[in-house]
Amino acid sequence: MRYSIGQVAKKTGLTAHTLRYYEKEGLLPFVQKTGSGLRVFSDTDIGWLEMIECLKGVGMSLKGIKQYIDWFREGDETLPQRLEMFLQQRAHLEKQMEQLNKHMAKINYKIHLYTEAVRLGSLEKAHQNKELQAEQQRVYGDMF
Amino acid sequence: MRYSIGQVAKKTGLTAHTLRYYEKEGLLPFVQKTGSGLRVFSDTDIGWLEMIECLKGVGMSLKGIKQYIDWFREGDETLPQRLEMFLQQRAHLEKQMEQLNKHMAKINYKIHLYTEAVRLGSLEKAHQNKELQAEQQRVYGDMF
DNA sequence: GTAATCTTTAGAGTTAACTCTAAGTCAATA
DNA sequence: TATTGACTTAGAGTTAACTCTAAAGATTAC
Repeated sequence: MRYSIGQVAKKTGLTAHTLRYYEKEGLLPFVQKTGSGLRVFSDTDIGWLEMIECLKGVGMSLKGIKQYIDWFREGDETLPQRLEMFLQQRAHLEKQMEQLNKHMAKINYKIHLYTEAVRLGSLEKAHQNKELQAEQQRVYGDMF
Repeated sequence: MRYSIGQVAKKTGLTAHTLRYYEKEGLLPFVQKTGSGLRVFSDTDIGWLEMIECLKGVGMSLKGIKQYIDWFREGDETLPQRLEMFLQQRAHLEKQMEQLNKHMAKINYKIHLYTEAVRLGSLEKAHQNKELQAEQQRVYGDMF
């Protein structure tokens, strides 16, 4: 299948502006153009956009993503670099997920605390609840 | 305990510049000053910084964090808003973690693929591995 | 065929979150 | 007392990642 920039924008949720910007930054080197200059996206290009979304989602910068795409274009001699990059991203992602789990515990504590506070009409009083105090101890050491 | 801005910077990993910036943006309304204008951070302030780090970590903007701090300062009449905010953050965080799990599956596939590609000296050949093809089917529908 | 819509370009503007500078003040040490 | 290093301020500068503009050309629907 072939897609115009507008169709790709709808499909991916990115704007046409953003897609042109990505191309300008070297992230979409495989997109074709018609004789009159219009971009024509293939399913392969959509696949690249999904990969870009994944790498952005795990915290890579556009510059880092471009590096990967450049390595890809250089062919099999850059296989080790690409493997190394993915290994690093996995390590980074693992730390990120660990952090998010800790954050989730804090947020859950807050939800319990504020649910009780709303019920009692007072944050002060909710803080006196023994179970909440115990949860706070497990999760943090703070008081906000 | 009392801390200078430099000590807090070391403790938190933020720079003194960033701490002043947070204060200017209204994120640290409880920090005291000496007669001569030096900031004096308390353990309570460190606690607020930890909360700020958590909220930033789950994707809140400084503006959103300031809103929470402002509500906190307004007292018990804003308890429902604060509860609502934390409920929204939890929902957001859940989606985020789900996304990260999907990203992790893709990254793991890439690691398997590139490990094999490095062994064989060819990405093309690695793609012919049936197990990798099956993993790819499970994880995506793409080829990058 | 014409009106409406889509796409093109180069380049300027925006936003969030820092990050730094300059000129001066303060505190601790030799 | 002099030096060293941390701290103060207002405000300018930076960076990443968009986001938009304007004017013109291309495509689609009727």
